[in-house]
Amino acid sequence: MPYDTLEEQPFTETVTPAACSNHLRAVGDALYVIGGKWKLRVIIALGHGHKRFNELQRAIEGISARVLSNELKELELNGFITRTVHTQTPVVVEYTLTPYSATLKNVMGALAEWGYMHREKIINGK
Amino acid sequence: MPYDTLEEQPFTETVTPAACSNHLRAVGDALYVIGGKWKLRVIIALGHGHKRFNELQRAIEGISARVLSNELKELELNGFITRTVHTQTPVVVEYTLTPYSATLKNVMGALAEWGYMHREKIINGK
DNA sequence: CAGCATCCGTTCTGATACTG
DNA sequence: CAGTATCAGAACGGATGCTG
Repeated sequence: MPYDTLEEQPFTETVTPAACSNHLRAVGDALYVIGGKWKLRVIIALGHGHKRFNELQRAIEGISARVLSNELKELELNGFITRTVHTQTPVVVEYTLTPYSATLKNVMGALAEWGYMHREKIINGK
Repeated sequence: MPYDTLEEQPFTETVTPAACSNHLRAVGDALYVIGGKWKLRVIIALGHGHKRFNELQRAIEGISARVLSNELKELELNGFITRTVHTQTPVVVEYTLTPYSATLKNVMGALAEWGYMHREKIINGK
């Protein structure tokens, strides 16, 4: 459980088998929940003020209604977003991020930073 | 390009559309390269001293030879690992991490930390 | 040992159409 | 608007067998 020490030795052979197993499982857990093509994109779009279904679909390039629907369901199940029905006829539904989604801040930051760096590296001829 | 400012405002609506687009693309790039079920697991296993093909397959629970083969190829293409053939008859092949793989340290750390926290939350009855 | 080729069932995805 | 239903094609993934 000394996850605070992982930063110091993530790629060494000095960690114990137990720590390795924990590390593996933790990363696996994280990727299971927020991995995939769309999860984080949906969260980012929601964070940038898009709240309605069709609005989200327009904001997230390339996602289909069916896939967006599924992603929203899973995100709700995992406690990242809240689905609120505001009226009837016409139905207005809003999706909003929960406070729990803020716990992804470091993950998002690290991914964005690395992705940006990686793109620079690829563009500049490796 | 001010990725260093993202930590301060990852979920606000105050970011510009351009920054939003960059952010989305960067995260997408990152997930494209290191996302999926196995990529980071293979890297972690390599970091913990496993170098040979069958050794890796044993270390990474549940991966098949075909999938491991594909993952290793992609990781090599992306510059994370090096494939070295040491002898002939019998063939001995070693995979090792490149220095570039160390750039994933923050990403791994963030994912592991979050995954650990998330599991705790789930176990403790949400 | 270190893989690749093949078969084959499951899953994922997109496109289209339809409902309340 | 906010989705769901359906279908067909693509992609994934495991099991097996084979090679050098």
